[in-house]
Amino acid sequence: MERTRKPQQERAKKTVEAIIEAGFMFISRQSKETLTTTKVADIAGVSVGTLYEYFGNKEEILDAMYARFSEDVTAMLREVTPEVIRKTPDQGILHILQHLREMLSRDNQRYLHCAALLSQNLPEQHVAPIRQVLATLSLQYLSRNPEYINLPNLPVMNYIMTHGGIAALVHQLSSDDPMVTFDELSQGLATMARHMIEGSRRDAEQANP
Amino acid sequence: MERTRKPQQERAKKTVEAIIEAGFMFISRQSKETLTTTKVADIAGVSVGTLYEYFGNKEEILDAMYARFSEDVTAMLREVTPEVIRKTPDQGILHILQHLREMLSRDNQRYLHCAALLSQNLPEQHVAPIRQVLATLSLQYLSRNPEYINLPNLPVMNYIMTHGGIAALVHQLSSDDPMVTFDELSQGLATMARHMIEGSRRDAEQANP
DNA sequence: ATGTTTATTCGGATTCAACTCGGTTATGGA
DNA sequence: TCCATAACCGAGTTGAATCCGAATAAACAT
Repeated sequence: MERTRKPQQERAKKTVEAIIEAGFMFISRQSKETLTTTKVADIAGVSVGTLYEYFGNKEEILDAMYARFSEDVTAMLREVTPEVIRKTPDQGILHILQHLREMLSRDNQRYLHCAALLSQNLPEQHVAPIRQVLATLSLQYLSRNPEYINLPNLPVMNYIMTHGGIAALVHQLSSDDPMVTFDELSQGLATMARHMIEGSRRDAEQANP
Repeated sequence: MERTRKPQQERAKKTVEAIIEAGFMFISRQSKETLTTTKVADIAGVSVGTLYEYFGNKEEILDAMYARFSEDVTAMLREVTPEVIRKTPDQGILHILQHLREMLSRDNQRYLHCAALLSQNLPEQHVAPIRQVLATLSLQYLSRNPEYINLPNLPVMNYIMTHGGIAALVHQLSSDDPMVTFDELSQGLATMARHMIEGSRRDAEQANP
């Protein structure tokens, strides 16, 4: 027997939506630490009791926000996949990053305003689906561009690119005074991928002339 | 007027030490969420009141733990710097990573047992000094190996390597079922650095024959 | 229409962990 | 030995998270 319920009627869905929305509003002005269920309920225009009908505890509100973000990223990735797999690796990466920036700027830059929260607290549980979709994208890419399949180190390179790339991006986006611009970083990641691929190829040729 | 005091007598230093130690003990068995000041005080063998003499709030206990970790990493980096700058970039990276693993295994693997905490919660404030020392190390490296100075993209490459590398490592270390081994990842990071340097060189020669 | 059931909302009451504070004990030096 | 100060203690206070029983609204059957 669940202690929280799923919204069934239209107004209940609006309520849940308002609560998540209130969460984003609050976080964009204040921090995770100063967030209280009462304040979120107030902003959402509902009572605490109502809030607890749909969210078992405070964390679940944040979880819903993280999930929303994660879904938006994965949706974007799935959407651009067909175009990306037609490009060179570095151009594909640039393509993804341009769409990412566009996505982060939607809704009056909602996500960018919450960058501190998302970069410092996004739990692995919600990052995992993003990695998953990136892995799928890589596979599709290889399937359409088999010339890259034989590269040695491919799994490790992939691992570093996805984990490291996400981290570098997130850090750039949430920094007040970034050491590099988003464009420089995008370009750098794309260039890095190109060099890694070319380098691996050379290594392979060296070993197997 | 501070609300917390600095330990002056020997026994007070022992107390502070015991509290931080208790924090690590607790986290290695449970999580940040289930940690309470009372439980930490109990484990440390002191009363809550005493705990609050030296730590203004619960977060400060965790902060002390993060700081301890950060200091251990930076100390290690400073220690290996002289040897690292005598090696090739990829060998230097491997050297650092071997020492890192050794450091993480000290004290009965204290840090590895707290990997989830350190990887998910280590605040930027405590990562920054590590990046700082890495930046210094890079500068010293370049100073001793000026042949790398003219590489285009050096700042961005450095940014990606430090931010991305740290993230990939931390993820690997805290994962129950890592997709790659620590050694593979070390090797991958070293190889990646080599390819990026060689690739940048080629690009530069291409543009400026 | 009207009664009935179920969904939704409400906000005061409860709980529990963070934090406080006045009192006690230990230390170090005059 | 005595005093000032450091350290320690743990019951008591506070406030935010969470609960729950009553009130209201929608859905739906008759």
